Amino acid sequence: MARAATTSDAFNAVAEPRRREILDYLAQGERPVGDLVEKLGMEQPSVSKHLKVLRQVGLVRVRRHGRQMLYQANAEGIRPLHEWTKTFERLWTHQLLRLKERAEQKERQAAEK
Amino acid sequence: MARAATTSDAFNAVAEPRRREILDYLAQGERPVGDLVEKLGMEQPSVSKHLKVLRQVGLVRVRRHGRQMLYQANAEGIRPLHEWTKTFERLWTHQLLRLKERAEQKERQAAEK
DNA sequence: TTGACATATTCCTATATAGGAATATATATT
DNA sequence: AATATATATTCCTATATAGGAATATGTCAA
Repeated sequence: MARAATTSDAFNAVAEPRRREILDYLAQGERPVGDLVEKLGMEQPSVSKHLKVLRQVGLVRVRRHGRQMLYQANAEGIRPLHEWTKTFERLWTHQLLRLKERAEQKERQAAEK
Repeated sequence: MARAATTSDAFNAVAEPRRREILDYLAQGERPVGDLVEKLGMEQPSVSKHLKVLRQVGLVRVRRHGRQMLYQANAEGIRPLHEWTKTFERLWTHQLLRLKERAEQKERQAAEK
């Protein structure tokens, strides 16, 4: 079996750095494709293709305005990712605490000498 | 160009559902490979391969214990993901608020009739 | 209608899997 | 030393890109 399609879910879609850049930019608000092309310095077909993937997984919404297509980020789509990563929050705070404790212990031992 | 390697960063590594399952299980604490194989119902070579990817991006740590290899999640590696998704938090709360407002407005209009 | 502008789609190719099967490596036990 | 146990690696293949180049589609303006 090959890797899952980039369109299979938000996790796969967002694995591509360019698509994260696009979402970052669209976090500012609704923008036409041309803006993305200019500000992000990508080729226009490339932007359109990435936007298509993002649309298929529900990470952006579109509407037509004259001959422009206005895209906006649909933050709701990122939420599952946020929720998943959140479940590890307690782990990293705990693991950092332990690291700090070990460092302090070493310091104390050095002082005793 | 093809898709970026699964080992290029945490985003790519975590795009694979099986690897998320492995991390979820390892969130409970240090576990040998055999436990993962049994509890997650995956083939042993498959688990080993996924663990290798997770190791290469720093999402798990290993140590040998007799003939077992004990793996543990390194939550710190998930943090960048959490931080990135967090930047959209204000967006989805805001977008949900607007949705709610529109729903209430419609309700009011219906009541006026 | 014709042309200009904005965006989308198609075609092409090098590359990277994920999983199954088979096998290799490392360590413990007897 | 021989065997069992635990895990890792190799080989194979179908599949899915991402980007570049070229082209198609849709819409406005004169």
